[in-house]
Amino acid sequence: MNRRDEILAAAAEVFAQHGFRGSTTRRIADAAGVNEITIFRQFGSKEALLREAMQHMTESAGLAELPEIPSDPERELTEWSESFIQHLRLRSSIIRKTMGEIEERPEMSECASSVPIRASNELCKYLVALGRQGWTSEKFEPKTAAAMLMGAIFADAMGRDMMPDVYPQPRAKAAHMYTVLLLRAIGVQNGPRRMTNKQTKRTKQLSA
Amino acid sequence: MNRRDEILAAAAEVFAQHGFRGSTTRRIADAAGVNEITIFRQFGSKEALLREAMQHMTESAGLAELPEIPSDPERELTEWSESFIQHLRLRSSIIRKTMGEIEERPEMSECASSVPIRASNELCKYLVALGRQGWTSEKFEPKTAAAMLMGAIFADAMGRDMMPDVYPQPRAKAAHMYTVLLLRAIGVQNGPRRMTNKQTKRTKQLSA
DNA sequence: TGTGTAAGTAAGTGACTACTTGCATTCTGG
DNA sequence: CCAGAATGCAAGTAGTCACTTACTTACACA
Repeated sequence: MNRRDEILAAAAEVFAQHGFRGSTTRRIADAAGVNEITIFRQFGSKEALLREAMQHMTESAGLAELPEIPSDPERELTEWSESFIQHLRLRSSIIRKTMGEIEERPEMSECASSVPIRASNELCKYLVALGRQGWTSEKFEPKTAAAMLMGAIFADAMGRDMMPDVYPQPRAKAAHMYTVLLLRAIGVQNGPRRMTNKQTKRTKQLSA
Repeated sequence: MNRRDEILAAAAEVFAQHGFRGSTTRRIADAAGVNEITIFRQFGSKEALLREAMQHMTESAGLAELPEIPSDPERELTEWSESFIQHLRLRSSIIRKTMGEIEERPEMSECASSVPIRASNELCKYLVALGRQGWTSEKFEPKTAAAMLMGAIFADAMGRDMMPDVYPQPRAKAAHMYTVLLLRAIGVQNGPRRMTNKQTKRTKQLSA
């Protein structure tokens, strides 16, 4: 169904620019190069179309993975952060619109929240592994640390266009800078540092 | 002008719930207990009304201040963070709506960005002072650190309602937890610790 | 008492919106 | 070559939206 996917893509694009109320069937049809009627025949209603477009988007969202066992925290976490911030930046318009619709269309927002929830779990698991493997010298709550890194990345991706002076330069290194700060906060030293595999919980590794 | 302020307040409330397109003059008039016509006579157009309501809001936003010279970083920063997160939480609906309108109504969004810009400058200045006074043991970029703390707070305020499991518990201590993490990231030790007033740049204060 | 001002009532205008109906056209698979 | 499905076109429906016009009411102040 080529036509169907074209309409879904056009709907997502129009929604990203104009939100739900601004996504008129006329605009979506024009953007898809399709007669307005085709939309109603294919999807029944504007709401059904946008719901399907939303699900289609979130399902096709590929997130970077973090290794089960950390071997180079700074490199691994930086790569993950960069892929995450890129993901958010590419979708910043649609995310902002979706967040604005929480009160009026909670189903759509719920569907969109699955991505950050998965990302948070992935990151949390990695941070716990870091602690268990003795990489960290500070006691920390994984959920708080994860929320902090993801929050910084999220705010950067959402707000940099509007307030460029507030965020660190250059934008391409922002994710790395947040990552380094977080690693310091939980007491992980720079660079890959192979340790004894013995799981010494919270080994005090007072620098080298 | 009592009537005028009532209408402005009602407009802000309706906008927070329904966004620009959803804020019909009918709805605003009903919310204000006023005839629809009065709105047009007072403000000329729906757009002018909402613009004025927006400015009215941002002007009346009082932000907590940070001391010029830090004396108890954890306490001072925690208080600031808590006041900031409370400010954002009280306005989360209207902020989400405003963010969703950036593409279509950039003037309104620009006006809203003044608050976080001021907050960021304030925080940055404090972090620089921390470094200059020798509270920190790590080299760090103030802007990055500020963006990280504010980002975490912002994301918490915007997203906790939708994804409560992602953010640290209890919500009342979240701001404090982010603050502690940030202080660790820049190498500030716990508790108030009076130092020589001599401005030793980046004094290595390897614990007590 | 008279006058100006802010507010209300009633009715309507033109544009847009989601969605429908009826019919013609094109394309596809057997 | 032909049935059936997908698509397009023209027209229309009922509703909403921002905004206007014309007129009335209430009240402050001099």
